[in-house]
Amino acid sequence: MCNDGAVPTETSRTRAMRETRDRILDVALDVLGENPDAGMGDVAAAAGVVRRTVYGHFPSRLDLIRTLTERAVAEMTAVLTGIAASDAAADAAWAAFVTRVWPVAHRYRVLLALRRGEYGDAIHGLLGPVDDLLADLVARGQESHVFARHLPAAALSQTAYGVVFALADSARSHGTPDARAATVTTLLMLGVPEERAVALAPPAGPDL
Amino acid sequence: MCNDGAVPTETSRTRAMRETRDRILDVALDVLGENPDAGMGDVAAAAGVVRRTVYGHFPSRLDLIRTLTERAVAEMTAVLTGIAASDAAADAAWAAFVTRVWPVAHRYRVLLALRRGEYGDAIHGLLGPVDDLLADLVARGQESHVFARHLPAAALSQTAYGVVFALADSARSHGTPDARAATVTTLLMLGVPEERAVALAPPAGPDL
DNA sequence: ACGTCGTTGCACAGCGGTGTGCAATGATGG
DNA sequence: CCATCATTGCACACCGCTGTGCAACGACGT
Repeated sequence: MCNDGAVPTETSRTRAMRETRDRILDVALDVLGENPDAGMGDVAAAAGVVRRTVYGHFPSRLDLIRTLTERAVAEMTAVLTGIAASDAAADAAWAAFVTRVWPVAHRYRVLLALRRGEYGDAIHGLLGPVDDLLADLVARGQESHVFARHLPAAALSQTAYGVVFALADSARSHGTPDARAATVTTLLMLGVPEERAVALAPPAGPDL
Repeated sequence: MCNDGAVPTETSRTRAMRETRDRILDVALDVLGENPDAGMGDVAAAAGVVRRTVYGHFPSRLDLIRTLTERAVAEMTAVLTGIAASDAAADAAWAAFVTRVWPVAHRYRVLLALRRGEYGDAIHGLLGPVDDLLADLVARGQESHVFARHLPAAALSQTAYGVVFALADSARSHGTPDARAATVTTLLMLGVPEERAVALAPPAGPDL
């Protein structure tokens, strides 16, 4: 009993357990990313543990997905709040957002598939705040006449958001698109003129 | 025995059978559109028929999906070949395509969800020709400097295609976007300047 | 009137995934 | 050295869906 602070005792046992838990989560992103219908057994096998162990950390499949989603929401909001706080123009802010979210979007692309079907409601609720932040950013751009108004901010932000994930996904299969292409494409559909879109996009962009 | 021509005898029995078959197909589009994981039982119930009857028309679930896909491919190619044949500019052709495909896309939006997961390969093969036609149209536009080149034609066409479906889907839930909005949005992301995109889009567009 | 045939309602077996229970194992901490 | 505990490797029941078999029923065609 030597735990004075709030640190919950990092013994070697606790650490090993946390590592297993994290490995399960990491590997679950990959496995479910390739096949959203993969079962707990597939995740366990990919993580090098037995199915029973996974249930030891996550009582139900929904718990696993929820934890994954919470992780994603945390990373997304971290990126978004940092950018929304800046007083840059909306198009520049969007470009920065896509660039910084590109690697993250690739990892969490599964959430877009998981959003429909079986866990839709649970995930949708957790992803709500992120959606709102995006809609606000786009709405700001529309009000300052930087973005076009051919669609309401909510629909436009969701569509552009979806395109980023779709491109990240196709990058995994065919390897062509990179962060720069995703930035240009989404800026274009937001109504930014091509010249400025190209100027705002990151120079070369590592494709993963 | 009074069947002289190639018409396969349209007795009242044959017609009734064809009607149930068509009703199953129609209703399957709706049911699977709302939940791609719906089972044969759900489809049967929605069609006012017993599960066993569905298996009478479609020996397996895959047969149902395949028939649905073949239907979709037929309608899509009908629209596409008619447009690709015209000598209009690529952006005008794309605008015409989106306008005419908009109602169809709404009905067959499920195919985009079904494409990943479980039946992906089977559907992907059938949808291949449509993909090629779209890629050709976009490539033509890129060569004539009507569309931007921020993405290869294959990726760009697929993304724009996906956006049409995504907008048709969100139209079902929120009711806001219409064919005009979809046309403008996709033209923008193809690199068409906003002014021309708006000019090419259909005037008012029925939102369903 | 009688046979055909689509439909029905039930039965069944099979499969795969979920979630749980429990004894055994082995490493860690006291 | 001993107790704890995460992990393991089975076991099991439960569920839902698929696909099939078969005996009715009933409408339609001849």
